Amino acid sequence: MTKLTKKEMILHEAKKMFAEHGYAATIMDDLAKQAGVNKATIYYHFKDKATLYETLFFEAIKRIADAVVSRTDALETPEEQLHAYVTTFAEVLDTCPHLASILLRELASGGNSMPKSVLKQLLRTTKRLAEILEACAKKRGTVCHEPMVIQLMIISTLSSFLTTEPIRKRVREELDPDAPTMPAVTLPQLADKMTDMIRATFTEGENG
Amino acid sequence: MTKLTKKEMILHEAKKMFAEHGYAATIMDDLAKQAGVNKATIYYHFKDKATLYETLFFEAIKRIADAVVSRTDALETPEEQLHAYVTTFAEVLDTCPHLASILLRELASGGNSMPKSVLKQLLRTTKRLAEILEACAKKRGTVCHEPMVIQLMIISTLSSFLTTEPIRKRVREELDPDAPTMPAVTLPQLADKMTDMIRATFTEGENG
Amino acid sequence: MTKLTKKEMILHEAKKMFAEHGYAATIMDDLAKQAGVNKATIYYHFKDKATLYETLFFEAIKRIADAVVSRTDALETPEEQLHAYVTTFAEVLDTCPHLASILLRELASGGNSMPKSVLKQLLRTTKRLAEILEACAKKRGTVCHEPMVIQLMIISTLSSFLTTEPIRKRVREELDPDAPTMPAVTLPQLADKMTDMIRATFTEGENG
Amino acid sequence: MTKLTKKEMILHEAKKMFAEHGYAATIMDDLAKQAGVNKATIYYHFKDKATLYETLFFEAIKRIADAVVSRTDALETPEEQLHAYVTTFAEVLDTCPHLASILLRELASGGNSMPKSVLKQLLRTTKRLAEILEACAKKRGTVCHEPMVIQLMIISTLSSFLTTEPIRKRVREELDPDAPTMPAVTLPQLADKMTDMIRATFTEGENG
DNA sequence: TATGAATGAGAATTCATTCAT
DNA sequence: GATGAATGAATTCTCATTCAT
Repeated sequence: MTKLTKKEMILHEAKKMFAEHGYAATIMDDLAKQAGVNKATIYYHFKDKATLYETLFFEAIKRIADAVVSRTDALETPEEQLHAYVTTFAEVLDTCPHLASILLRELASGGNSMPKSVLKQLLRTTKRLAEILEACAKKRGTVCHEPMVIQLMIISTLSSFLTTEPIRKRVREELDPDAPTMPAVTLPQLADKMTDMIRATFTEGENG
Repeated sequence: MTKLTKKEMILHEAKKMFAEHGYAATIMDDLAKQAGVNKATIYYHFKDKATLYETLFFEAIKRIADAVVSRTDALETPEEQLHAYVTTFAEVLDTCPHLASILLRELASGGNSMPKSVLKQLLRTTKRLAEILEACAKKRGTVCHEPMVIQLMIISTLSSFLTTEPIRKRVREELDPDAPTMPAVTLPQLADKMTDMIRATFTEGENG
Repeated sequence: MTKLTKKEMILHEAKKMFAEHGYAATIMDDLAKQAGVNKATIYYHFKDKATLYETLFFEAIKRIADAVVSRTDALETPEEQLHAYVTTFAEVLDTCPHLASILLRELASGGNSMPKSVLKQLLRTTKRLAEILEACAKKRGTVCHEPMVIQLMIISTLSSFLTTEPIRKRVREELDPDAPTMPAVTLPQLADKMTDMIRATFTEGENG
Repeated sequence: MTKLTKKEMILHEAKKMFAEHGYAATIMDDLAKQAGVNKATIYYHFKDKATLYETLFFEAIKRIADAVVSRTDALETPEEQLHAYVTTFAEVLDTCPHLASILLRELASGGNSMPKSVLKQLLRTTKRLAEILEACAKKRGTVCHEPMVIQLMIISTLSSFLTTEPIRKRVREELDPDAPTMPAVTLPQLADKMTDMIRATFTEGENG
């Protein structure tokens, strides 16, 4: 890889640290050290901690929103679109490993601290999903109540899957230490499974 | 309600604040103010911030674990047990509104900061769920890979449902301001839906 | 003297430092050191640097305003009142040695940074002086244009007299090193002189 | 006006900022922004902040000293000289609007921070005034104690008159909002008045 | 049981200044 | 002559915690 500029180094390390410790527990001093720059350099490039966080968060969420919208746009049937939606979400999250943590933390605080700009991007995906689900539902003569809840399930499940991978591994082994370790589910498998589950929602159960 | 003791006031407000802001962003000074006590009083009752957090967290998670284990124990078929598992989880989370936030944050940091005592309680529920799912699977001649992923889905979905209820409401109205507001899904409905989805996993799709 | 509390020590040293270096050049760290307290102790007692400054400034200016108003109130003729006005101003300034510096600095910045509360107190004295001067003028059939300018002269002259006493002494000796050092004018003498000068304004020259 | 060079722009804005905020509170970053140059450009033209300040200050004070000395030299009677002294001071101050503020601030700190070079120039005017006053006094058979105090009065009054003109205007209107606004005293009128006052000192009152 | 006062160790941010280009 | 990037040394303010009462 080509050498990163100091600004890029800061962004890179900041992602990791915000993801690992959360906003409040990320310390600018440590960030500077990690990024190999002087503390003041961070402030030369970014107004303040909050701005740095927002910049990062926005950039990542926009990447997801762009990918999700463009990929689903290219497909015909709502079922395919749904699959693409979940899969794309999963793939991009997998690429931005910090984003999953950040999203979960934002969910934890009810999105209160989510910058407007970020929320806007997130709503782009929500709308897209709502359209897809509505199309799915119409096809089968049912309706989709609250696509936001479906989205919540997708985001929170995929995200927590990613953030907890290390412990799951450890616990998997500890839970059943003598038996051969269970084969781990992979992210794409999970995405497929979730797609199926959501689809099933429209046919099987109308008790919800 | 009867008047709370100072210690109870502290616990009560601490729950709210840890949930709303997370551990690092919860400030003892603010907590004292909210609880209407002197800062030193907190330290009279609790060793330190970490202990206070752990006390709270443990208490809540134990309540869940106890409820989940005892309620599922009382039922016969694994399908009923699964339903009870999800429903009980939902109910207790609904009663401890702060717990959902805290769990999501722990998921975000991969559970690294989770106290041992808390992890132990959580694993009680994981084991219970693993047993239930295995029974379900055996009945249909399939297997259940990684019950932890299922648990993750349950916890993260129910939790984020609870933490985001206020914004979902707002967005629901903003997304479709002219149409009559969609009927909101309730927590019990969501629990039922999720039970169905998980059950469906064992019959429908064997691509996971 | 009885031992001062830490809060009093902070106030005491802050007065000196703000006077000597001005607001911006007064460093909280140094203040803490001077006052013999921990830095955080300052913030325990005062919200921030600005508040500390304002507290101090207000307290001092109120003392002047109270003294000036009450002392002049007790006198009959406007000439006596004028004398009391100048003299009282001088006396209180002499007692609050830091106030002179602070006032001059505020004059320097055109009073822009003067807190509202302080300005209010200062205007009490302005009004008092305006009344006195008007009475003086009426008696002689003249008018007093801009009592504020007179007040400016009083404040700035008395203040700079106090703040420059040390250098004046040095320069006096250096200017005329062989002759016996000139007898220094004292503050009361200056106050008397200024009273005379202002009185003379109303009789002698109507070219202003 | 012809376009200013970057160096001139820096000097121009620096005057304004040092006057408005004082030395310590004038920030090089802001100065660069105001002057429309890069921060490093300031350091290309001036050694450092202190040097920039001194350059400015010296230039202005020298202008005053030169003007005062040469104008008073051209006159015969000490009374005329005194008038010229005050008037010239007033005129030059009026031309260098920032100088008044800076002088007041130096008075505030007792001249401690005044650069040697500046002090020298200032003393040239002090000596001149001392000579004039001595001549005045001799003529009437009296003596003049401490010409420095007279100079202090002149400098501080004229300076604060200039720096506070904007607020005085505002307050004048607020103090007596219904009556027709008092006619404002002008700087030349004030200079005349002060000359009279000082002259009166030698004849009228020997209580000083 | 409870608290006002105090503090050590940080943590965010600022600022004059320098340097490579 | 001029500047974008970078920094060391502050500087303001915060926060968990303790202590005397």
